[in-house]
Amino acid sequence: MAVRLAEVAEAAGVSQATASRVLNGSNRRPAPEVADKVRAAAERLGYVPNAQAQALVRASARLIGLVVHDIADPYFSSIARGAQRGLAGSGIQLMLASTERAAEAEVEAVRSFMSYRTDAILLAGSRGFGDDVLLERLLQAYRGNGGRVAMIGQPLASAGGVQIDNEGSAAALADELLRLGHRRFAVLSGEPELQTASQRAAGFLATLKSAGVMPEVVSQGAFTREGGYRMMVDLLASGVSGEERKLCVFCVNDVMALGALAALREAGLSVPEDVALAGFDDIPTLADQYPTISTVRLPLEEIGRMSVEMMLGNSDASHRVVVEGAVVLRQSTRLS
Amino acid sequence: MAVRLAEVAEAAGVSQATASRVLNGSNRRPAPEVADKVRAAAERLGYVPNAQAQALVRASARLIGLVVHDIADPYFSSIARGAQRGLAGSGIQLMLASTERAAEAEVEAVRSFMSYRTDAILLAGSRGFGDDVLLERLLQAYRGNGGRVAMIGQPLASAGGVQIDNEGSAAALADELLRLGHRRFAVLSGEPELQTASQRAAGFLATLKSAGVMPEVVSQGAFTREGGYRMMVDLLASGVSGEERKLCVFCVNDVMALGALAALREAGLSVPEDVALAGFDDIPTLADQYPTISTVRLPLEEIGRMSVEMMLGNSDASHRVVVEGAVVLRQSTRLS
DNA sequence: ATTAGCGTGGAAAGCGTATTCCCGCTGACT
DNA sequence: AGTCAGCGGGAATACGCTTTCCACGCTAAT
Repeated sequence: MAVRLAEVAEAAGVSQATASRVLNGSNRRPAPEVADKVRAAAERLGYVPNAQAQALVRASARLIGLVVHDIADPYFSSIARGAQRGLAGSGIQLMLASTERAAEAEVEAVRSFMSYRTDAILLAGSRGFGDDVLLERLLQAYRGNGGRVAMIGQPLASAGGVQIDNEGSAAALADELLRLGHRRFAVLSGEPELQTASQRAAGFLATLKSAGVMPEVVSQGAFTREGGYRMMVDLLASGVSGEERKLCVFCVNDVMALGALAALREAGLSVPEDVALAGFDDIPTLADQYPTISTVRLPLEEIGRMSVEMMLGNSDASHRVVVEGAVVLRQSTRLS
Repeated sequence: MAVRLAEVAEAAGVSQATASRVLNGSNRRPAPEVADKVRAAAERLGYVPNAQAQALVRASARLIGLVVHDIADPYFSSIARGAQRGLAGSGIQLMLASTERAAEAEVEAVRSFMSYRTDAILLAGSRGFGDDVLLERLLQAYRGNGGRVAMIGQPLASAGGVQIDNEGSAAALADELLRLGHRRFAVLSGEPELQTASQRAAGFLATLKSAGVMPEVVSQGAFTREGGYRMMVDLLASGVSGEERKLCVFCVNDVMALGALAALREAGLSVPEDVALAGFDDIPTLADQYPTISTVRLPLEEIGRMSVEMMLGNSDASHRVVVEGAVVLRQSTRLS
């Protein structure tokens, strides 16, 4: 269909081998005048190499796969952006899969990436395993065949990746909120099988406990804006907020906090006057919120960039980095 | 490296041809007991087909390419999400390129997608052509080889895609704002070579003109949040807002409006009390803004979905759809 | 009873490229 | 002058798969 290397070679009056050597830069470099002829012919015919054929014969497909839950979620799109940046200029392309939080879709995506022989697979925000033996086995096979796997946010036995200190960072946030003088807390968490959500809730609660503070409410819902909204609606309906002392609500991620905020507004309550609110991630979207929202800053783009760089570099395949979040107190948790 | 079809065939005691027929579902379906043997062997060995090899021999690589300016921008990530949704279950994978608004990167991305023999290329928010003969020629060649091209947002001669009625929608917005009673306007537009920005500004201005209203300011900057911020800072510095009648600022997209809003807040001005503000796109992020922001709603996700469906379906390759935006008036443009 | 027709599995030919040999040549060193 | 390393180009193989094309055994129709 398209122009093949053989046609270029013929047009240039050289062999296919020579044309190949000129156009892809092997370690053997043909004579300058020959090279020019080949390049001219390629240009004239509009030759575009067939990456599939190259991948078949080369070791690498020059492809990297990124699995996210929802590319429209700022958390993931920031990571994706970082990944793209990390890839810039490397000649490696990104394949994207958005699982919509379905475990089967995640497995499907990984299988597909394996099928395309991607050099590496980045799993962002995956639920931990546990029951998901299938995925684990798949990745094991992938790594056995030379593929590299990076978990973003969650550690995976014997795989590299960027790990996030969810517990520690959430604990630090709780510390700061206590220091501000907050004493009444609610924690809105995500699905229990989501390690990210559980760890954040656990870290937060552990610090409260060691300070002798009992949370008023701990609820679990969806790890999404909608989930935050729902849980806040329920929280308000339960009447827990109408007390003398202000309630401080910790949502285990920012989009949930935004959902919760929407519910508060609909109920005619203001932040931070009536209720204090904190999130986690510091997604870019938060920059445009008013009141400004307290959160734990994660260098999301950096995390994406680091992940691909770890995959690209020929460092130890199971290299790991742990990222700490930075507590950022803003208006939404002001006490008075 | 990985398990090959030949090994599966051998393990199952059949020929490679038979194994292939069983595992990928050709139009010839081997006998049930043979098929079971093959499937069992494939399962046991952990066979994953090599998509590169399949692509090489098949007509299609089962790949589709999406080019966006910035995947972290909600406008593009919404489109990407829609595209993913449209692809769901089709077995076709998405390759993503984020150009960071650089024309060379766009060309590079297209060339790369051509190299991977993607079945279609979706160009979202591309600057129109004009000077960009290179890109145009590239796409021409691609289409000549059976590739399909969809422009999202901008029409391309003889290519299909989803077109957005920027001018008409912006004109409708201006109409509504005039009807509300606004008379003093500022238009913050994007780079002049970006057709999307120019068309929106033009549609808006044309309606003002036919109503006999002269805009106070028309400025051009970056088509980004930062651009909106900068232009609003300049606008405020020029002192144009301190008049008896409220100024209504139209930003040609929502992220610019958010940037402008940030600048207003920093200057201690409120929306809509001191200045009215309107954007364009209705990105999901806008749902969490307070005050709520007037805009023109574009069904972004739907646009992404439609685009891939047009590419997938074997309808006329140059089929086009024009999407109208819906004016949504919210708090940010209230007059009193 | 013979043959046309059909269904089923296998051998083999590519798909487009990188790369390994191989071969002829030149230039340098003995 | 003879030999040999080194270099530059070409023929051919391999990458993993799909898909003709074939051969073969069976049923159904004349």
